[in-house]
Amino acid sequence: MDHAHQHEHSIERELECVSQVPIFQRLADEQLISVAQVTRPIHADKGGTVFSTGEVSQTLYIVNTGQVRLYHLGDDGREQVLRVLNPGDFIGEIALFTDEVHSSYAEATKKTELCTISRQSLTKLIAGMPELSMNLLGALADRLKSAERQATLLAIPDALPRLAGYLQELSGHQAGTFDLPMSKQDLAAYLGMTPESLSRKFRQLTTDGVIETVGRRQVRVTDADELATVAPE
Amino acid sequence: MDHAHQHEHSIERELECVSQVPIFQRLADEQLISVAQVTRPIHADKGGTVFSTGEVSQTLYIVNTGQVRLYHLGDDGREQVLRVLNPGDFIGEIALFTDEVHSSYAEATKKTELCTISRQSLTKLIAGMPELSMNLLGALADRLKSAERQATLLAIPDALPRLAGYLQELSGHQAGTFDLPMSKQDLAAYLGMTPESLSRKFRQLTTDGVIETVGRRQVRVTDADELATVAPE
DNA sequence: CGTTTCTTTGAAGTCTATCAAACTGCGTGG
DNA sequence: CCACGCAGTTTGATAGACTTCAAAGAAACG
Repeated sequence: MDHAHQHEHSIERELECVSQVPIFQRLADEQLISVAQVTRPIHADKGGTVFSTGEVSQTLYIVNTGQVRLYHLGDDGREQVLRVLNPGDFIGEIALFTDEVHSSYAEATKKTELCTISRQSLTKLIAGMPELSMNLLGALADRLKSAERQATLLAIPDALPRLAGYLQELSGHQAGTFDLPMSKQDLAAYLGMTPESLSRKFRQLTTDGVIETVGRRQVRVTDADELATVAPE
Repeated sequence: MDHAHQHEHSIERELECVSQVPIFQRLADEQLISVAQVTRPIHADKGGTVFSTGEVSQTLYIVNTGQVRLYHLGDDGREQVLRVLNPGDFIGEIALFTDEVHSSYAEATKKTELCTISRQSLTKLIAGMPELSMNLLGALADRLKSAERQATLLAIPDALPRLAGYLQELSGHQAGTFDLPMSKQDLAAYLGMTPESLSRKFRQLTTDGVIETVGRRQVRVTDADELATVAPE
């Protein structure tokens, strides 16, 4: 096999990955190449494992295409979904600063392409690219914001406003149709309730004329004002 | 008034603040001075407001001494505590990237000193100090971790393991005495339950010989193993 | 087109919230 | 320094909400 050609091909693929990811946006072409050079692509088929609990990692994973589901496994075997990673999302940022022992499983829900960057490489990159660190800081701040929002939602004892608040956020506070980012049973775990309760709350909102469920994963908000009334704050 | 002296004094005070804050650790002295020069100290008495909901901010607040309580106000008037800031903690990092509209209140629980830095100043500092951006990234990653941990806890339907998980984390997974970072009624809101439920769960853990409550704000873990059994995972 | 997984529905039991009131630790003022 | 007063905490009883268990129905997959 032609080694040079192999190398070329590799860089191409990595550039494609790197260039599509938000945290590498607004970088000059030559900077993008620097990033691509330390990037290693990973592939996972549907149902495939990206990493498991207990693994020690010094790697940042960035989803290029596909989708990755992050979840905990409780002692009772129930899966608690932490987050769903879509293209552009990343995980492993803690590995940049400490030897992270993953406390969750990462599983591809469909054919998925990821880029990985080692801690060492990324540290070097940051030292020479202030824009990159600003991008990373911005992405982390966004995630922090949504994690705190989720915590605020989950602190609400009643299930209905908890769901309403979640839907309100997903819908962008206005009427319209959108897709749920995960299955309803995963969503139930995410919102801290059982699938049965979630189903009943969906029904209640539908009966009250606030929303309509279009298929299995689509929701249409028909009365955004009423949704805001049910939702907290 | 002697202007030069005034300036000197000002820098001294700011240096003291800056030098005690983790995110500015490991910086060279001259870098610390650069930071101090763009820092503006703020004081708040007990019960004083640092900022309120709806305020637009481009400022990073860092707690130097004292304590700040961050909370939402629900429509029913109930306060939902988001976080308690102790010396070294900071808030407003989202303001670094977007015009943050504060969605919470920040109130000093005691005499408190803070340092503030504007977005513009901090952006400039980051550009010239890779170490600073690494520190900031590390601090954000830590906060993200704890926010996700809180979300995981809150997703548990049963109150007892929710409290147990919280205590376990506070105690550092080992027996010993420690202080609660907030009042029990605030803690109840933080953990998504009523003060009455919290009190009953505390009693249950005490009766079971897992913990002892020492005063109003101290807890002693006597049986860390048993606590781990009650806590999730 | 069958099979599997996800979702919905129903009934019963448990847990938590709610309401009301007593208690206690803590700060304050005398 | 001690007594007082208030907010925070605890306790009890009840009602309501959610979970649990069981099973049927619907959608996605090969």
